[in-house]
Amino acid sequence: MTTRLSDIADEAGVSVMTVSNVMNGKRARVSPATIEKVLGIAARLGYVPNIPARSLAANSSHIVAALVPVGENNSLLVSPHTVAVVGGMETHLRHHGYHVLLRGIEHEDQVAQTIRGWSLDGVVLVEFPDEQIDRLRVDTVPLVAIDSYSANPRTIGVRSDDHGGGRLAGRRLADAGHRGVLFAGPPYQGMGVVGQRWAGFREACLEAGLDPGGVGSVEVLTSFEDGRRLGLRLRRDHPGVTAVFATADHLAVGIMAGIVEAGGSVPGDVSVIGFDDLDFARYTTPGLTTIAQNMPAKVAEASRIILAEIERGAGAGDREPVALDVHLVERGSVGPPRA
Amino acid sequence: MTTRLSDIADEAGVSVMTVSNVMNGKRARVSPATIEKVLGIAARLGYVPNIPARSLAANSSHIVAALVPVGENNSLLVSPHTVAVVGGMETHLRHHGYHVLLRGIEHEDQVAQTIRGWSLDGVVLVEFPDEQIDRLRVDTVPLVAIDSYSANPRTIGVRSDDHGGGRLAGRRLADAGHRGVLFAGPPYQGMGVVGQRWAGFREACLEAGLDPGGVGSVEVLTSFEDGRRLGLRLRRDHPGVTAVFATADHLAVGIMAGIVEAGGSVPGDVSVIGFDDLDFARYTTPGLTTIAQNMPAKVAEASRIILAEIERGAGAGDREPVALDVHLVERGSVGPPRA
DNA sequence: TTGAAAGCGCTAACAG
DNA sequence: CTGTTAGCGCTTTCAA
Repeated sequence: MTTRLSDIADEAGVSVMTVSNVMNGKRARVSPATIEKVLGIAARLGYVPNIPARSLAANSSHIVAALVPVGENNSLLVSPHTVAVVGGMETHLRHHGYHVLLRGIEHEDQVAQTIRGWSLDGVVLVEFPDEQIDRLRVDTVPLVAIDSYSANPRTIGVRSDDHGGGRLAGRRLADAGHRGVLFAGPPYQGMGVVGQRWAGFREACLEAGLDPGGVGSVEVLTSFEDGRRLGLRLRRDHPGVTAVFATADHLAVGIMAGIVEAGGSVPGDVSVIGFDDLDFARYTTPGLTTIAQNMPAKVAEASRIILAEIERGAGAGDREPVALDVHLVERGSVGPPRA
Repeated sequence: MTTRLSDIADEAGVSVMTVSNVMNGKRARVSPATIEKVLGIAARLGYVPNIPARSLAANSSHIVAALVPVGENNSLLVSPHTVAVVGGMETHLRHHGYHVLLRGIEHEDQVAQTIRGWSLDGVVLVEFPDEQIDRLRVDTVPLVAIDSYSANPRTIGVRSDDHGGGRLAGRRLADAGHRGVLFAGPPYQGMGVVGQRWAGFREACLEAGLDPGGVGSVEVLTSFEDGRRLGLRLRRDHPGVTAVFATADHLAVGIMAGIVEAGGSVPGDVSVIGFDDLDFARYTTPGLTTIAQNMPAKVAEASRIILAEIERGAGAGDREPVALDVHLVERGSVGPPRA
């Protein structure tokens, strides 16, 4: 039924190993004539390598798993971010002969279990909180952690320049003349993505001469609905605020909607600036001014690192975390404060 | 290093087979005492089954692949749809002990190759054009095709009630009093998703008494930018049109933007209705009135079918295609035509 | 209820 | 340049 290496070997009159070597590109070890013959037969017979057999024998699977934490019965790939990362990496990895296993992680231990059980060659951690990454103890395969600031030496962080992005946003609002600004982001611990953005934002505002009391922050979950609720009560709860920096476009757009719903206008009464530059940032009225992440670069970088680490074995290397540049995209949701 | 079945067998003083049977839930064949002992040792040793070995021996992998066609160097998971399907199925399948391999397909042949090479247990086809599904010849594993109307008996289609959705849209516009309406969707062949929506839309419009000449259609790619361009030239190219039905929210939102940019208003000058009910449909001003798909149901149904087919072997079964209900979500982009 | 033998298809390591 | 020998860890089949 299925063509095996031995079928090709029989027909070519060579050993299975020779065929194996040819199929795996170890052609330095085989004569050109043999290579050509083997390749011809393989093509004619429609040979397709058996991945499990290869994985078992070589103790390496050519699989890179994209691991995403799941709580409750949540579905995966909820954030457009995660989607871009997973989809983009599949493309890169496929071009290099690797495959992507998509897996939701319910409990930390499953990370190590999955690596062993599948003989994984590499792992990409997406949306993992830093505290969880800190606890990971895996030293057999390269681990790339997207958007992580964990100090775990076993992992390599790939993220945007969140601190710089925060600065860009702070500077923009300060330059526009705002003196009462608000940072809106999810609850966080330590100096992760959110902490970095807040630190950069605050720093730039203060540098620009804002009064520390004029730079506030509020905790909101990253969703349109939670943003909307904040927008609705903004004038009441934060009377001095004339501009808001949200850590995510979803949130920013919700805040805009809430402000308008409460009878205010953007940017007339309140300016809003987001982070990410997702598709829909241009769908709103006015368009959302936001800090754009370079997702293609992020994905390319993550793929490059994973592949490089796999090649050189999960050992030493430039295990330097990577930070991708961000930039400001002007669309219309930021203006001067009302006089 | 790694715990194997034989390690457990040695320690328990039983054979490897007994341990294997215990671990696979074939417990009818083993005495309760043995089961308990084996389970205890397995837990203590931190046993993790080796997936490649199991796949090789059993010629079945417990893997379901999500296959997505890719053109050029496009990235996967571009549409929010695909994302919902893949992410949702991973959750369902994981709860039943199956895994998801995400794979971009560059050439049709890779479908069959992937199935053989991985000993896949099932396949989900996402975003595949019907013509390509028609040509697929695979009879070893269950194939679920999302949004497919292919007649290929080897595949099981799971989709929304596209014809009914088209009807809903047509009825809504006709009821509002529109007499010159336009269907905007991507180029298509046969009666696939787009064809169904168009047929339903046209049917409902004519039933409501519209003149056949008043029900036009135009080909536009499914993107914000192409929609915007259509919106910009709408008044010039389609002077009699007072309402547009777009086959996708992305497109609909772009059309709205183009209309406004050209100096018109929605729904004052032109009404717009979309399809999908994606998140951002509520972010626009006015919100987008659209036909909502029941994505959770679609995903659940697809998963259920795949699992059922795997259980019963890729043979007979209720290979009936499934169509999920849709409904109209009113938001504000549809109103009466200008008098 | 349990076990022994055989092999899934492939590759590592070494020998020639 | 090519082949031989041994398995990888698990399940299938059949026997006890």
